[in-house]
Amino acid sequence: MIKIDYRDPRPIYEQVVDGIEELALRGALPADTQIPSVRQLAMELSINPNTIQRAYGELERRGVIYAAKGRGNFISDNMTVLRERRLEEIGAQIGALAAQARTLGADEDRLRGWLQKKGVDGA
Amino acid sequence: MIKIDYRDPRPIYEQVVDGIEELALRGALPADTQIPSVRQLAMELSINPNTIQRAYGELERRGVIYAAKGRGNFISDNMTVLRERRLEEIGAQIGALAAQARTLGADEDRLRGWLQKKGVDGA
Amino acid sequence: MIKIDYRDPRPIYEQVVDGIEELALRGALPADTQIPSVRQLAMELSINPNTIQRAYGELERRGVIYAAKGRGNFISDNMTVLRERRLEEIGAQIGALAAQARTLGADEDRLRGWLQKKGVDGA
Amino acid sequence: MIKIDYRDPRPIYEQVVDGIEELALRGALPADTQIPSVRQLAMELSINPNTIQRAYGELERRGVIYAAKGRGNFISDNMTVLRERRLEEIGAQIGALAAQARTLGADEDRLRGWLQKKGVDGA
DNA sequence: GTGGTCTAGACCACG
DNA sequence: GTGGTCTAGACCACT
Repeated sequence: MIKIDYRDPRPIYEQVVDGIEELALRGALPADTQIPSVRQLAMELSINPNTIQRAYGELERRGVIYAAKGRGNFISDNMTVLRERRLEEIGAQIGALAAQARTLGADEDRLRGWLQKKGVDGA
Repeated sequence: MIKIDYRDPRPIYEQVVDGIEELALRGALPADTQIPSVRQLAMELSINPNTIQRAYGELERRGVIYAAKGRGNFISDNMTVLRERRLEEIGAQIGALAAQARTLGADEDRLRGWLQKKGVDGA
Repeated sequence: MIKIDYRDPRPIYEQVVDGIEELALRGALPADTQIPSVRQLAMELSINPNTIQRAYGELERRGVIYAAKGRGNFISDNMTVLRERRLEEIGAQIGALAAQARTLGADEDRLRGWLQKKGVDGA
Repeated sequence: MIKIDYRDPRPIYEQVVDGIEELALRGALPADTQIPSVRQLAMELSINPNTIQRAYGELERRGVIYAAKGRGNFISDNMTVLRERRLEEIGAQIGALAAQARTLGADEDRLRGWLQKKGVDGA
C-alpha cells in the first residue's frame, strides 16, 4: 500500500499519514474504500501498532478517513473538498516561493520555466 | 534586526538563521558588515546566548557569515553564489509543487496564476 | 567504541566526530549500523550528553550518519562517496605540504621517502 | 612585509608568526636582518600592538628571532636547523596522511601522484 | 527508551 | 569586549 523510508527525517506516523492522504487525494482510493486495519498495516510495515494508530487518528482528524467502530476504517467521501483545499495550499506555497524568488532577482520568465521543471523531491 | 515568533513551529535558532540569511541574500547586509555579537543579539531577543551561538555556527557553516574570535561575526562576500544556489532550490521546490498540483487536476492557467498570488507564509 | 584524549587540543565533540567518521570511512561500521545512543555514549565516555549530541549533529550534517527521532542514529549508506571525497582532500593536503617542502629545499627522493614514513600524529 | 587576512580563521597573531617564520625559513630574510619594531608593524597592519607583541614573543620562543633590548628584533642565525626541523615535521605529516590514505584504499601510484599536485591551501 | 531544543552558568582564547 | 566549548538540568516529540 505505502512505503516507509527509515532514512526519511519525517517521523514514521507522518509518512503513513502523507502516503494514505496522497492516495486518497488523487483518487487512487475511492470513497468508502476500506483501508487496512491498524494491526494489519502495522504487520505489513513492521511498525509498532501505536504508530499506525496515531496516523489513523490524524487522518480522521483531517477528514481523510472515517472510523466505523468494530468494522474498520474507510476513505471519506468528501475528498473533492479536501483536494481543492490542498490545491489552495499548494497555490499559497508557490505564491510565497515566487515572491521570495523575485526578491532575490528572478524574472518572470525564469519563474514560469520552473513550473515545468521536475523537482528532486517534494516540498 | 530580526524577530522571533514563539508560535512558529521552527526552533528559535532556525528562525535566527533564516532571518539573517534572508537579509544577507537580498543584499540588505553588504559583505563584511559586522552583525550583532552573540551576547548582544541574545539580549535584544531575550534569548539565551547559546541559542544565538548555535545559529551563528550554522550561518558560518553555510558560508553566510565568517567569525573571528575576539572580533565578531561578519557577512561573507560570496552571497552572489549563495543567492543563485537558493534560487535553484526555490525552482526545484516550485517544480515539485507544480507537478503535485497537476496530479490533483490543476490546469496550466491555474498554475500560472499562483505565481502572482501572495502566499500567507513560506514553505 | 572510541577514545577521548583530554590532552588533545581538539575539542571533545570534534574528537568524537573524527573517531566515528573514521570508523565509518574505513568500513568498520557498515551502512545502517546503529551507533550508540546519545545518552549511552555520553555515559561510556563520561561526557555530557549535549556534547555527544553536538557531535552527532555534525556527523549527520556531513552525511556520515542519519538520525531518526525515537529510534536512534545509523551509519549512512553513501560512505563510498564520502571516502572518495576524503581521499581528494588528503591528496590536496599532501600536495600543499610537498610544495612547501620543495620551497624549503627538499628534493624528490626525500619527498618519496616520506610517503613510507610512519608519522607521529595526523595533520 | 606580510599580509593578514581577516577572513582567515587563524588568530591574527598566528598569521603574523607564520608569515615571518616562513620568510625566515625560505631565506627571504637572512640572519641578523632587523625586522620592523612592534609599533611600526602594528601601524602598517592596522593592528593592536599587543597582538604584534604576542607574535614576536612566540617567534622568539621558537628561536626564529632574537630581541636586543633597546635595539630591536633580528632574524636568528640558526635558521638552517629550524628549516631542517620543519622539514622533519612536514615529513611526519605527509607520512601520516599517506598512511591514512592507504587505509582508505589508495594505491602507491595515486600517492606518488599527489606529490606533484598543487593543493588549494596549506595544511 | 530515543533524538532535539533551550536555559543557565562556567571557563578559555583572542584583541 | 569578542567567539567557542563544556556541563547540568529541563522539557518536548517520537516509538
